[in-house]
Amino acid sequence: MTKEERRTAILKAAGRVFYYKGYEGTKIEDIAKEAGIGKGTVYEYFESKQQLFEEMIAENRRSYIQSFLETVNTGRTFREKFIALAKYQANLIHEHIAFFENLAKSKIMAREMGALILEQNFKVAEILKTHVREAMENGELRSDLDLDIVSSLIFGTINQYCGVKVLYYHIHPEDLDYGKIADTVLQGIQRREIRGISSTSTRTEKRAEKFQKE
Amino acid sequence: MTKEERRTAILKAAGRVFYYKGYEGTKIEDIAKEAGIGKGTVYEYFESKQQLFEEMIAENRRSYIQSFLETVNTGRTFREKFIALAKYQANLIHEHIAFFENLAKSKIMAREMGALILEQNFKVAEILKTHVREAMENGELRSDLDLDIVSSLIFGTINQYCGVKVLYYHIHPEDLDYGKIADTVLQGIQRREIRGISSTSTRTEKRAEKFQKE
Amino acid sequence: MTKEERRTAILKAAGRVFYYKGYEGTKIEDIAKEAGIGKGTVYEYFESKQQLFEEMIAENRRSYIQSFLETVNTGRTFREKFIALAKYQANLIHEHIAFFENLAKSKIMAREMGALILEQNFKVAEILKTHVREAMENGELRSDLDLDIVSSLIFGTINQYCGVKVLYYHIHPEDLDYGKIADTVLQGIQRREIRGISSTSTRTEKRAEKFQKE
Amino acid sequence: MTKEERRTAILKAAGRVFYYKGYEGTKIEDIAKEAGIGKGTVYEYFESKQQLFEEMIAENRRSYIQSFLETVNTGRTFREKFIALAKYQANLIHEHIAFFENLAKSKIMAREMGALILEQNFKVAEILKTHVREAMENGELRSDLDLDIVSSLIFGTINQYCGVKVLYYHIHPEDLDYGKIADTVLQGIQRREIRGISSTSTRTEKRAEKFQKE
DNA sequence: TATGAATGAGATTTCATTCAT
DNA sequence: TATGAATGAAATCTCATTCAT
Repeated sequence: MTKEERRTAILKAAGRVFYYKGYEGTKIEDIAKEAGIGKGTVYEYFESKQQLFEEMIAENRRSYIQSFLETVNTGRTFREKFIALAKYQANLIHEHIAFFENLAKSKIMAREMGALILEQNFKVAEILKTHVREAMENGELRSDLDLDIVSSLIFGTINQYCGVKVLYYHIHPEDLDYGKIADTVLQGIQRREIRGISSTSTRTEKRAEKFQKE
Repeated sequence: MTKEERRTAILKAAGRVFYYKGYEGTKIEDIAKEAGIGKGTVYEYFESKQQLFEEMIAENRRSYIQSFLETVNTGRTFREKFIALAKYQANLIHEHIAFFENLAKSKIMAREMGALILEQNFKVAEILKTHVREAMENGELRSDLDLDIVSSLIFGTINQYCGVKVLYYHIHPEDLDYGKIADTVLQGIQRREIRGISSTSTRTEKRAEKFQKE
Repeated sequence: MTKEERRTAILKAAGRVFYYKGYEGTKIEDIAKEAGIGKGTVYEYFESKQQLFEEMIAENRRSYIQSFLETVNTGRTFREKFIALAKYQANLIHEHIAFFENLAKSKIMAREMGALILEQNFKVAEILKTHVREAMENGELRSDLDLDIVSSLIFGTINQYCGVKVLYYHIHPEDLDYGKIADTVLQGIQRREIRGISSTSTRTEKRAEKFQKE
Repeated sequence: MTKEERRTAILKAAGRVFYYKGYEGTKIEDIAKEAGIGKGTVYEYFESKQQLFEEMIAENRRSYIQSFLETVNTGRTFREKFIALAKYQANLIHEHIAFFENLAKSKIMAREMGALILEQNFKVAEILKTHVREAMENGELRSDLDLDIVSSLIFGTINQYCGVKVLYYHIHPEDLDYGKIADTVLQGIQRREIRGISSTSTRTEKRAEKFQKE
């Protein structure tokens, strides 16, 4: 095992342990054991617990963003991108279900990883925006909408829905109907016939109302 | 100050400190100082750090769920409920911005509060579902949609959007256009004219494609 | 309840608690509860935990020595005194059996009371000596023996025997055959016929040997 | 120093400190200092103060019982065994005089060691009984006596006498007349000529009385 | 006088870091 | 280079004592 390989091995072990126990709840010895090495050896590769944690976070972030980019690029149409993204998120949650369950059930264990996730949400939202803009420009999405609202609608729905389904109802990612989620998001949830009744602000809505009266 | 008042004061101080420093990062002495009392006094009211933490979490949860219920009940139509909820969430995030910023910026300090938030998301989603069902029944919302998808769409969008805007762009909750968010969610984001182009599965979509080719 | 009565009540409560929990294992609050009063009240009657402990020890000692004196004086002959003493010790152990059992089984609880007992042994031995001397002088006991050995023989045998029987075999003090103990101690344990064989030092023994040979 | 040696060193240091200060009066730091190591090191070898204490007690007990067995086996005749045992006990007390003095003088410090000693008394009495039985069978001791009374007579006398002499009068173990103690125990303390006067129960005694009247 | 809430010194225990091997 | 025994600073928790009521 080269120096670089060992370093990576420690980083991965650290990821796994910090993940479940949080920063303060993790002992250097836990990480060493997880990596199958001696406690002192960790200090040959990282200056301190904090430095190890930070590098682990950075590494994790890089790799998540990378995966996200690859995932979203596999789709040709926007709907395909949406579905690819939803599948990816659902699988991600599923893979880390034990961690999320702890997190969701508010167990005592600390979770800097929660912070990591929050931050990734925002980074990812930025990436998503470029794809949304593109879809608006090429006519796949309504171009009169707010870019940020649309991005939030997409990413927020995916996270909330996949989170509830995979974490709470223990549904397997393969059993989710991604097409249905995509349709609901894309077409809206308001009853067609009474569309606009509750709203009084937009032109389209007013037209709709008028149309219904006729 | 009665025993009950002091207990509540400690609980609140504990909330503030755990909030910013996480479970393991918080010293009992910090909480005592925050409450303006001696270290030993904390132990007159709570058996251990862990018990104090758990009671603080429970208290916090109770009060959040309560507020949420009150908020959602202020709306008459579903659109009003949506807007009330979005405003509430935006204000909540705004009030706790310092905490969220720490969380979002992935500082080292542990955040069991992240777990609290995640869990509340799920509880709240359950409450939301009853209102969505009602709106479907009284014709405000499309009744052919999946209840869970719709609930996730609403709550996920609100959280993601308000989170990004308030935390990242530091926009004040009062400056957000809640009507616009509501409209986007309710009407969908897909361009009317080309609705379904990317999809190949539904009948309507196929019809739409056909129409465009003509 | 007068001041003096309350003081005595605290002292007795302290005796009971120190007895089972040792000095350091006892909390002032335990004593207050045992006495049915508030914690602060203890400090109205005693300056400190240590002072309370010392006064309790002193009180205890006075009353034990007093009982011992009364007991040993009830006997007319030395044999009667021996039996009275043995009965008294057996009953004493029986009354405090829970304490002795903890002590004997080497439970973790501290026992300054062990020290108290040890000291009382020595005080009592001194008292015993005056009665032994008297018995030697009036011809009840052999006058050629060492006063200290005889006293130790009496008190040591009683304590060891009653201790083993009452504490270990749970025999009730009334079921012990005190006459037999007295006889064994008074007459010796050596086989008459071979008396002295193992000894080569005293004149009497040599005479005895000679006598037996004849 | 191997791990095992260090463990033993800590155990011995713990013995010395607990010995003088009792369980609750002993600080882990005291033990660490006594062993010439750091406080934390103690916890590398023992899980808690309580576990350390228990293991020390167990070790102590094992080694005392072992010494006792070896001692009592050095004697050929019963008298020799008695004397060996008395010497051993006197020396034991002498070696630990500082501890016993604290104990005997009822200083405030706790003494779980008192419990240890009490328990050892009982264990040792059991061992002693096998030797007493043997001596009864081979004719060295009167076979009509109660085994328990005889054992108690022997061990009780030795402990009481050696305790008083070594602890209270500070007599050196070598200056004690063990032969005299043995003789007193073996031959009894009652005056030959008036043997039985105070007793009215046994046949021999009645005969003796009769003889004297003549 | 009686109380018990409040206190903080001091105990046990943990664990990041060092360093001799 | 790899190790894990040793360390001590710092955490949690206890409880004798004080003091306002």
